[in-house]
Amino acid sequence: MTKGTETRTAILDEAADLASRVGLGGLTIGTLATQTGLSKSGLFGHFASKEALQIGVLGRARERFVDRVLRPTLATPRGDQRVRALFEHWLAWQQGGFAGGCLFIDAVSEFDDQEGPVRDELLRSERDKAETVMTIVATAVAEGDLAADLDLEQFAFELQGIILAHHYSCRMLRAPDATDRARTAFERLVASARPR
Amino acid sequence: MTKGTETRTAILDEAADLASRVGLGGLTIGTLATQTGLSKSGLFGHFASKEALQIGVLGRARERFVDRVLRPTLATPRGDQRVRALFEHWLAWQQGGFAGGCLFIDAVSEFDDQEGPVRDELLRSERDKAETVMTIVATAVAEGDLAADLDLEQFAFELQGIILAHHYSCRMLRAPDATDRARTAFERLVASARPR
DNA sequence: CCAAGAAAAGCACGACCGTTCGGATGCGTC
DNA sequence: GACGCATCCGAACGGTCGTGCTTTTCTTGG
Repeated sequence: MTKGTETRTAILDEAADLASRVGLGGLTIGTLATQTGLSKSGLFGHFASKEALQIGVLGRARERFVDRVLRPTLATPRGDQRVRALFEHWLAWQQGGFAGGCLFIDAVSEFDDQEGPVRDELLRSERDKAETVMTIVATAVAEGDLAADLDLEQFAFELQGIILAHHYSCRMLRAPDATDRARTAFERLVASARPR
Repeated sequence: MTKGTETRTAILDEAADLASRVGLGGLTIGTLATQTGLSKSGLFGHFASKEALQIGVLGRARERFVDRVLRPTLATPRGDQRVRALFEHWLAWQQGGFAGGCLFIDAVSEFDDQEGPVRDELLRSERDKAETVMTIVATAVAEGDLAADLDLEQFAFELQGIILAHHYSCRMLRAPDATDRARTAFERLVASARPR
C-alpha cells in the first residue's frame, strides 16, 4: 500500500468518526485537517470535492461494517444461530463501531430528503445491507429453524426497527437497559417466526 | 395575537419544514429569510440567537405534533381503540406533518451526540412524548384490552421501533409498502400484548 | 545516490455564515 | 402634531466555508 492511499484511509477513518458525531454534512475540511494533523489543502488533495469525501467516508464505513458485523456473522454456523450472531454483532457495532453511534443511521436521516450522489451511494449501501440480512435469515428458513412461509421482507423490516429503536434509546435517551429491551424484542420476533 | 408573535410563528412553521429537509443544523438564517420574504436582520430580530431559533422550532413542532397526533388520539374512546388511533395518527404525521419527514427523528440523530441546550430541549420533548404514549397504553391495560402484566416500557420501545422503521423505509428506501409493513408489525405487537 | 513524481504545505479567492447596528416605517397615545 | 414603541430593513462586521493555484518536501525506483 503506497503512502497516498495509506493516509487516505487514515483520513477516512477519522472522518467517519467525526461524521458519526456531527453528521456527514457537518463534516468540515478544516477541522478534519486539524484532527488528522494535515493542512487543509494537503488533505483536500486526496479528494476531488467534499462530496467525494463524503462518499469515500460511506465506502470506508461499509468496509468496517463488513469487517465488524458481516464477516464474523458469516463465520458462525448457518441457521438460527447465525441470525442471532448477526443481531448481536449489529448491536455491538452500534455502540463500538464509531465514536458517535452508527454512521449509516445518522446519514440516512440526514440525506433521506437530499437528492444527489451521496444519497444514491447511501441508498445502494442500505439496499445491499438489507439484501445481506435477508439472505442470512433465508438460510435459517432453509435450515428449518424458521417458518418456511416466513415473510423475509417483513422480518427484515421489524429487525431494522429493533436496531433503530436501540440506537434511539441508546444514543438519545441514554437508557441503560436499551440493549436488554432490544434483546427482548428480538426474542419476540424470532419466536413469532418459528415453524409451527 | 400581536403582529410580532404572528410572524414569529410563521417563521417557525417555515423553519420547521425547512429543517425537516436539511436538518436543524442545516438551517440558515439567510435562506430562511428569503423563504419567508423577510430580511436577514428582520428575521433575526425575533430570536436571541440561532440556537434560540432551533429551540423555538422544536417547540413549534411539538405544538403541531400535539394538534395532529395527540389531540385527535385522546378524542377517541379509551383502550384498545385509542392505542390504534395513536398509531395511525402517528403514521400519518410522519408523511404529512412536515415537508421532509418527521422533524423529531431527524433532530434526534443529529443531536444525540451534541451536548447543549438544543439536545436538552429535544430530550425533554422526547421523554414527554414517551410518557404520553405509555399513559395511553396504560389506559388500554386498565380497560382490560391489554394484559395486566404488560411491560409498558417494552411496549413503548417496540412501538417506537416500528415508527422508526416506517420512517426509514418510507423516506430513505421509498418503499411503497412501508405503511403496510408497519401495520403488520403493529398488529403483531398488539396481539402479543393481549391478555391471556 | 539521484532524479522523477507523488504528497503535503502555503497562500489566496469568493461565497456564505451568524451577528450587530443605525435608521427607516407604521401605529397607537397624549 | 409629537411622542414612544414595535417591526423590519440595508449595510457591514469578523469568521469560516470549500476550493483553486504555486511551491516545497518527501518517497521511491533505478
